[in-house]
Amino acid sequence: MSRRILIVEDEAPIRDMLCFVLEQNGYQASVAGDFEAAINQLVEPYPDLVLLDWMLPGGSGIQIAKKMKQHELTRNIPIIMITARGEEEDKVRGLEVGADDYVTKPFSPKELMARIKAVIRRVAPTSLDEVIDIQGLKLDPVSHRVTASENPLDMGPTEFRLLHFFMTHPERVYSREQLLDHVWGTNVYVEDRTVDVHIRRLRKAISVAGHDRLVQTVRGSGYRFSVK
Amino acid sequence: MSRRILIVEDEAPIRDMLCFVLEQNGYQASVAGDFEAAINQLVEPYPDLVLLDWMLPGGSGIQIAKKMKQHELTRNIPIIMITARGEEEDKVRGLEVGADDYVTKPFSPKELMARIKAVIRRVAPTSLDEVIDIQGLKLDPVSHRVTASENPLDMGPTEFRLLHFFMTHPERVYSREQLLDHVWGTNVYVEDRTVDVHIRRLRKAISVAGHDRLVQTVRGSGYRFSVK
DNA sequence: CTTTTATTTCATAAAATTGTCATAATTAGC
DNA sequence: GCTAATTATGACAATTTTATGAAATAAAAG
Repeated sequence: MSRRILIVEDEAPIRDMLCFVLEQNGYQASVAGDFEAAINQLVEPYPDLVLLDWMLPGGSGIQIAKKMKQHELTRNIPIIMITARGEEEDKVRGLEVGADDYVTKPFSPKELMARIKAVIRRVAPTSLDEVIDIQGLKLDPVSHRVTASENPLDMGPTEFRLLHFFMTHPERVYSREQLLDHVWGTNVYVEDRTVDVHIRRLRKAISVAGHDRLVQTVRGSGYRFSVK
Repeated sequence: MSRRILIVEDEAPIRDMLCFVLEQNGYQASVAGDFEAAINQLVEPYPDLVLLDWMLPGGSGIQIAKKMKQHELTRNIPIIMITARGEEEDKVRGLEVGADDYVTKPFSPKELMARIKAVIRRVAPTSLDEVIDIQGLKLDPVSHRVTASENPLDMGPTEFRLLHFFMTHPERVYSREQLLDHVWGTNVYVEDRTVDVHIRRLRKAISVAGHDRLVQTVRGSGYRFSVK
């Protein structure tokens, strides 16, 4: 499973070039030529990063960034701005609005890839198919397997996704609704309390080596995955 | 969670413009076109700031400001007045009545945002989800956890909210009623003395590292969170 | 179509939190 | 030191929230 990158760029040739470069480097690329299209692409499955041309007609580049920051589910998607040479002012504004980095046209594919990798590494220190190991609890996204000190743990698909989400977002409370959004996906009509049941099964599954203490109840707020 | 801003402005186009600009900048905007509507919006959840057109028909702009200053719960909500060019007199009166700043029509979105940010920063120096650390007592809104020198402290939801309120409003006495309003929410029918019990529970929870001395009794007035 | 597996819902048990009260302790004024 | 006012504290019953097991549905695999 590779990372998805959304390219927002009005000039078709540049867009195609970016698309090509990204795919060469093992990313999945989606494209949008204007504000409208960009917003439509900002839904499930959410891109892992947005490459955003600042100079969209009508100045809508910055609007997209702002819109993303407003919504809970897109707020944390990293943004790399593409700016024209010398538009120093834009860079400043961009970083203010919440862009994570920028590249200046013209740029080399090499530079672009380096920046993308850097941002992704910073935002999601856990690579998509790297084993996540938290206190001996190992989750391997590639083999889709969870182990605790070498013995495999058995759990259902939902519990796996839930654990995966938790392990990639530790030390943070999530309400039942947020968990439904992130693990089940938006616009699913599922009872809040269903989360409890899956938490229960997840705990049971990882309890053999005592890891169930990592899944913590935060009364009145939700659940948290934490080593403390 | 973003900050809420109430816009009080009778001219619809300006109102919409303000609304747009604020939302672009990541704020939640509510609107009111007249005195009546403004008062109705001044309830829970309270806005974090009010953007108030001084020139409402019937001079009701100033009335709204006065009314806000009369009521305990709205008294501390910052107000930015919108005045017409050259109405120097208004500015003076506005600041007298308790406005925190003003912008003069016509103004640029940039200027407006700068003033809003400045006022909010002054009034609420603590960002919404930043760890608050007072003398080694740390409260992390994100993970929803309180720690004293690395060890997590255990407390109920109400104690957590109470502590959070205290830590964001230190060095200031609050009566039991005020605490009920701010921590429990208005229109809850709860005995005054109940606050004592929760203060007690909070103190107990944070007493392990001696932090209970931060929660101080002000005899005859209420309680205060203070490092002195 | 049947069997198996996974998911959701529901009912109930268990646990934690909450507000109130009664009583003890403290404080301030005399 | 004495009294009155105010605050602290412990206990408890009611309520709310979470945990859990089991049954009903839905989905996937044979």
